[in-house]
Amino acid sequence: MTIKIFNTLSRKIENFTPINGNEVKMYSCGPTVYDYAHIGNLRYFVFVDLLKRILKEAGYSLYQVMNITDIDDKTIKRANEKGVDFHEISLKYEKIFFEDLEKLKCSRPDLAPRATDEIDFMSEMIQFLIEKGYAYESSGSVYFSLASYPEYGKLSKLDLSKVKIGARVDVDTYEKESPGDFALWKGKKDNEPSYKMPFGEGRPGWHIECSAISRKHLGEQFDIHTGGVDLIFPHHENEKAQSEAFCGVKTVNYWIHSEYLIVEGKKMSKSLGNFYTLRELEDRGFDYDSVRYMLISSHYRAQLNFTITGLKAAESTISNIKVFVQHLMAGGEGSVDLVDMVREHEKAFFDALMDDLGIGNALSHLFIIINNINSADPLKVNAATKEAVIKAFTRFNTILDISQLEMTENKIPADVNTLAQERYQARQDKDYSRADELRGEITEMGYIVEDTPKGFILRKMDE
RNA sequence: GGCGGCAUAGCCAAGUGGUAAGGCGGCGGUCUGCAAAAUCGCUAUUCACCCGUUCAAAUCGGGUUGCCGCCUCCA
Repeated sequence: MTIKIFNTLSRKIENFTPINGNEVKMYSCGPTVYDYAHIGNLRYFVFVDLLKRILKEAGYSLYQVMNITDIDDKTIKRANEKGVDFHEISLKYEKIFFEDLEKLKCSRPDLAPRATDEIDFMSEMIQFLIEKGYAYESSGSVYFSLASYPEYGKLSKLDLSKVKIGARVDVDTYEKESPGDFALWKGKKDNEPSYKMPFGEGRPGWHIECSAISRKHLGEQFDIHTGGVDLIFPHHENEKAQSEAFCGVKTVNYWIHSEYLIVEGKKMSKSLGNFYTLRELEDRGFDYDSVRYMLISSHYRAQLNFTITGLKAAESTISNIKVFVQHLMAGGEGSVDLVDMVREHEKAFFDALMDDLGIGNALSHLFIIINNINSADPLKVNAATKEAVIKAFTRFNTILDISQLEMTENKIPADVNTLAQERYQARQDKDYSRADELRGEITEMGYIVEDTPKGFILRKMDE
């Protein structure tokens, strides 16, 4: 299947074609591990997970590398505040980061190198860039010279001659040749970790980390580079400049960025108090599936307005899906045939995903299948239809990966089933007080019994 | 000041030329001994506003308004 995807470089939706046949090499900007990931970070990682799953569904083999930024202003600042080595901070939050990913069913990258483990290669790149005149040393730091690289600005569509330097951030210009030049290497400062290199003692700049790690582990040219939209400028623009100056070729074919997540209509910030982490949502009683569903179900290029109301809606939605699944698994012994309908929407689901990850459109086909089966009554569809739905939903779940979509047989403990049988008999005998008593016992055991004209259906209550 | 994006029901949201998907919520009904659950149906003559192109516009062009993002280390 051909995937269509929006490329930030062209600002157009393009047909995706890997460099090397069936193999896709992808680099994803990873976390700075200095604190708990917030829901906006997590939105990005869920998007990356969705993209990976769709690539695999389309038949590609995938190799993904994601950097772990363990040395930068934030990890150092946090370490100094706590009076500990910065590794102590970064290792702690790296571990928590991967736990969060796992909770949200985001598959791990194939390789996740830490910046501090790749400093030798960064050094090689920096030395080369200095030798070739792309970079210069000044006051102990090394800067990339924008003047040496005319392609600069193509990714972010910024015309530096028209940009107001320092419109939002103060820029130190005294030691740079030009205000737009950015640091490859930051000269040693007190209270900061440093490494001795031929061009001086210090620590790496942020952008060189991604250039070095992607070059080393994916080669000079690879297929996909992902990040949040906020990274387009300056991070990816800078990274692109360094990498292409070093490699002498176009290094990335598809730049793919996910939009911001906002909270209750406003940009998330600690001062507004609308800063959610996964564990805070957990404390409020939401489960991971609800969070995953909410984050995955809106288009990656649209701003996602995260609200508690919305999260509750997501919870209801997937809970309803689960009820349907349980009904279907109890049915399928009738004669109504809807196999063609199911197959048609199964195909449409994946067609939508291949079109620039059209998840909203795709999901509508899942619900259309549910509505059509429900209209016919899950108890009345034939075995072939039931099988078709199981097959379709199982495939859907290779993308969505929520427990509510798992097509497992209703596993009802024998004692619960016996109670339900007794209750059924009691109802036949019109001994309703006994029936209610038995229903109470079944509820106690965590099951819901539903009466139908033909008997009863048992299903497990949500935990 | 420069660059870019968005505006579809109570809320979320798909749709980019052929007559408004889907989800949540709400309302009404069905089933039921009752409660609950479940289920069925209904829920935008209309896509921010104005002008234009077209047989045909939410979709294309021009303009207006409003909101948002980026402009040098924030996913």
